[in-house]
Amino acid sequence: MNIGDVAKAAGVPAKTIRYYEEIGLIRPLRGGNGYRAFRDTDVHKLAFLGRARALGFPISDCRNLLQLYEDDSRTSAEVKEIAQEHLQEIEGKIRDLDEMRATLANLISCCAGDNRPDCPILSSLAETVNGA
Amino acid sequence: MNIGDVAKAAGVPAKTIRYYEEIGLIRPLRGGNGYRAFRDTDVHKLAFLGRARALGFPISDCRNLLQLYEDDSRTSAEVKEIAQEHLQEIEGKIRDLDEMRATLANLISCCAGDNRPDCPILSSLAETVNGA
DNA sequence: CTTGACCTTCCAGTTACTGGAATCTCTATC
DNA sequence: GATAGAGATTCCAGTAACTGGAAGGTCAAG
Repeated sequence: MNIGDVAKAAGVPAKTIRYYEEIGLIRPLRGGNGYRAFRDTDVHKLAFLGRARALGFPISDCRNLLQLYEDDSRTSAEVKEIAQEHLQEIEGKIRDLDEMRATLANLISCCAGDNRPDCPILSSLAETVNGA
Repeated sequence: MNIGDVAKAAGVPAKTIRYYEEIGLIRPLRGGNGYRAFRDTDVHKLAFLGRARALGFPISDCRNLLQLYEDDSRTSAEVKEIAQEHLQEIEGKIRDLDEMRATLANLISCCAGDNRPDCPILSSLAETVNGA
């Protein structure tokens, strides 16, 4: 299978597949013409990676997950730990974003959005530390 | 004022201040010794930038906000529009993360996390497209 | 034998910094 | 005046995970 077909099959762009090879996530064979020759296992791996990335796992986690996936002597505890840490990362990001969202929404609701220059959004950003 | 003091005053790391100068967000003066000489307006701008960044505004938005801030003939509508677009960005990110969080939390809750290799997290990632 | 689709590699750009090396300047102290 | 330490300078490289594009090789069809 050539890279274009694999890209379709696994749902991962060809560019990204080349990149994944470059960083050692996959090792497709090569044909005599220099083209990458993907086996089914490569395609599976790429689909696996695509799903892991879609869940937001960083590449380093993907690498570990892939390794565990291929290791018969893994324990589900190892996998779960990676997932839990990632979940915490995500929850942290959500918290941060949620705080931004709240502040921002508040500022926006206070802003007339008209022709005048007075703007609570800018005032808030410019906020002199009060004592000064 | 030297960069170290400004960093403390504005709450922005010296490295970042240099970077902001490099990309033209600020233009501090220079003393005869080659040191940057920051005026109060520079410090204000940096604090402004720090707050805008803390709200997640990308640098491009910060540049525009700063420009509007310094423009007496601005309208609050212009500011509000930038903020609203950014708010939508944030809300989109929250949605994405929330979906990841839900999926991930679900998988985690299904995983025993014990010594056995069977793991619904890996199974889900490896999910063969069923017809195959 | 040419055309067009597909493949290859390599380089650069993205975002917003951050770390570190090599070097200069300032201030205080002996 | 010499020296030490803090703080300043520039410049280069690295981060995460691709993505775009150029220059060129390969393959199948007509």
